[in-house]
Amino acid sequence: MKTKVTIKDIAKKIQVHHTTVSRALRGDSRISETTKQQVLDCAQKMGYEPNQNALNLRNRTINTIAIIIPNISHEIFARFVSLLTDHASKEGFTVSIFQTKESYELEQEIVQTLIRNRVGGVIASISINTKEGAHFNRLMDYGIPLVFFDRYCKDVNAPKVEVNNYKGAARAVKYLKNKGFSRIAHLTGNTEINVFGERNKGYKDTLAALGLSFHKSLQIKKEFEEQDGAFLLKQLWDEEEKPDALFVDSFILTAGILKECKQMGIHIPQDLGLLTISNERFCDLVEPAQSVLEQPIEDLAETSFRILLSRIKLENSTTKNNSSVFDFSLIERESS
Amino acid sequence: MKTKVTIKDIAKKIQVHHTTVSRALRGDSRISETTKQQVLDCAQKMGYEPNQNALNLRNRTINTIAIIIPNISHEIFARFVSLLTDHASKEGFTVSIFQTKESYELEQEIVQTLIRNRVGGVIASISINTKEGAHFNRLMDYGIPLVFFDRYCKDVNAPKVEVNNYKGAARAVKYLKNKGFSRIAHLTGNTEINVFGERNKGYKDTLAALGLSFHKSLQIKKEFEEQDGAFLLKQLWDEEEKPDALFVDSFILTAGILKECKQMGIHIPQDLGLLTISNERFCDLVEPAQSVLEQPIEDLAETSFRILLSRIKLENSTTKNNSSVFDFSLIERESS
DNA sequence: CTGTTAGCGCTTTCAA
DNA sequence: TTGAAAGCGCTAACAG
Repeated sequence: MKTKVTIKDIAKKIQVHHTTVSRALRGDSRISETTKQQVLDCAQKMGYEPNQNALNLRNRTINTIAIIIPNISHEIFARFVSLLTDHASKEGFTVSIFQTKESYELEQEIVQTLIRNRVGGVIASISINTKEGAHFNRLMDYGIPLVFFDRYCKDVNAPKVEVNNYKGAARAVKYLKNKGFSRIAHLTGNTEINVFGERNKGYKDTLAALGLSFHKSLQIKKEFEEQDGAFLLKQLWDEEEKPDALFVDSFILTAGILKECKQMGIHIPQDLGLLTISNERFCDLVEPAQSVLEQPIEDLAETSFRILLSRIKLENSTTKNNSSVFDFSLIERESS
Repeated sequence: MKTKVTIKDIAKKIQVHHTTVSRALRGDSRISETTKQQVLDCAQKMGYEPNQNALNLRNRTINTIAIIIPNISHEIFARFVSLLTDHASKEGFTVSIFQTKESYELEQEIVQTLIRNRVGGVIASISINTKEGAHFNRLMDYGIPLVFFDRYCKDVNAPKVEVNNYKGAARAVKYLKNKGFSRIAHLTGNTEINVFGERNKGYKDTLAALGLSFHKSLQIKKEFEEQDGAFLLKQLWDEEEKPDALFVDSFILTAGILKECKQMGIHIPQDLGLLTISNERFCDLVEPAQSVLEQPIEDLAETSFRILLSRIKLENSTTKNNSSVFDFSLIERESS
C-alpha cells in the first residue's frame, strides 16, 4: 500500500541526481551504461511508474483523445468507439469516452471538462438538442484539435466526417418505389440537425422527382425511444390516407413499430414496407428480417482518427479543412 | 487560437499576486469583495479555464474514475457504462472507458496507463484470457481503489459486485426441465473465469440433483462470435445423442445458433429449446422471441459505484471487503 | 557523463 | 486582506 515512488526516491537510493535518473529512464545516450542499468534495476525493484500528470504539465502535450457521443448504447456509436480506440492505441493514444445523453447542457459541461484537462484532441458527434457550437469553438480557441463525425454543428469550422445523408435518402425512396411502394412516409429526428435535415430533404426532393404525391415526415425532437415508434405508427394508421411504406431513421423506432404491427395485425411487407437506417447487429434475426441502410463505420472511424491525428501533429494548420463524405450501403432483406 | 490563460495572466492584468487570484477564484472568504469581483470578471473575459493537470499534481487527488471492460459493444457493458457514468457525474467524477478486447496483454497495458495517470478509482470486469491478477494488485499497491463487477480475478482482494451465477444456472436447468426438456447442453466460455465456471458448476450440480443423465458442456475459450454458435450447433447435431435444449451463455452465440437452425430446419422450441443469458434489447423481436436470464444492470452499476466511492473517500480502509451479489431475472418467451 | 537551476500552473503554509 | 516562498514530479538548458 502507498507505494508512490518518484525519480527522487530512486536518485536517493543510488546516490545520483534525480535528473540523471530522468535521463537514464528515457534512455538518454549521454548516460553511462552502468548507471543506466542501476537506475533501471532500481526503478523496476521499487515499482516506479512515471506520473503522467507531471509529464503533461511539463510537456504541455497530452496523449489522450476524447470522444463525445450521444449514447454509447447505440450500436453505431459503440462500434465507432471500438474501432477508433483500436486505431488510437496503435498510435499510443489513450481514449476517453463521454456521453451527452442527447443533452445540450451536458455536452457543454463535457467540453469544458476536456478543456480543463487539456486533452490532445476531440472527436465528436453532437446531441440532438445542440444548435449552437460556441462551446466547440472555445475548444478550438484553446488549440485543441476537433473532428466531427456524423452529426455536427454548422457554425463550427472543424473537419467533418460523415455519410451522404441526402443521397442515402434519395436511394431509399427510389428503392422503395421500385419495390412497388408509392405512399412512403419518413420518420426522422429534429430536422435542424444535419443528418435528419438532409435525409428529409433527400426524401422530399426524390418524391417530387419521381412524381410521388404522398409525403409525410414525422419528426421526433428528442432521444428516440421504442414507444415513439409505436406511437407514430398508430398516428399514421388513424389517418385517412395511410402510407404503404416507412423510411425510418433509427432501428429503435422500427423496434416499436414492429411490435405495434404485430398487435394491430399489420403484415410486413405486404401491408407496410420498412427500410431503416441502422447498423444494429441482429437486424437479420428479427421477424421479418429488416432491410437497412448501413453506415460504413470502419471508414468513418478510420478517417476521423486519421484527420484528427494529422491535426494533432501539425498543431497549427487551421487552413485546409479536410472533410470526408462516405456512402450508405443498402442491404435488402424481407421487410421491403 | 492559442488562448491559454493562467492565473498569472489574470494577476498581471489586475495588479495583484497570483495567489490572490487563486483564492478569489475558489471563493476564499478572506478576499475582499472588490478584488474578488475584479478577478472573476477578468477570468470570465479572458476565457480562463483551470489546468486540471496542475491541480491533479498539486492536490494528488483526481476526479476521474476508469472503467475497464472487455468490449463496449456488448449490450450489458454498454448499459453498465451508461448507468455508471450517470452516477459518477452526479458526484462530480469524470469517467474514462477502456476496452480490453478480451486481451490479457491489453488489460495489463491499460492498468499501467491508469497507474501512470493516477486515476481516482477503477471499476473492472476482466478479460476472458486473464488468469493472473498481479496488475490489479499493483494498482491497489498504488493506493488506487478498485472494484470488480461481473468477472473478477480470484487472486485479487478487492470488492466484487456480481450476479449469483451458480444459482442462475440452477434456475435455468430447473426451468427447462419443468418445460419438458431433459437433454440440456450448456454452451459457455472459459470455465476458469468465475462467471462461466460457476454457471457450469450450477448446471452440472442441478442436472445431478434432478437426476438428468445427459450433460454436455462446450466451452469457447476466446471472445464469442456468431459463427461459434453455428459451429457448436452443427457439432452437437452430428453426435448420436442430440440435446433437446440449450442453455447458452451469450446472445452472440444464440444469434449464430438461430441462423443455423433456420438453415438446418430445426424448429424452436419444438426440436430445440433455447435459454440465453443476455441483456440485449430486441431479444423479444427475434423469431422466435428469446427466453433470457437477465442481469440486474441497474443494481450492479449503482452498487459498484457506491462501493468505489466509499473507498475513494476513506482512502485507507483496506479492512472490510464489502461485496455484493444479485440475482438473475428469468424472462420466459417463445424459445423455451 | 553528471549536477545545477529553473519552471510547467497551481495551492498551501507562513508572514506581513 | 494580501504577498512571498516553497513544492507537487518531471524535464530542458546550461554548466561543469
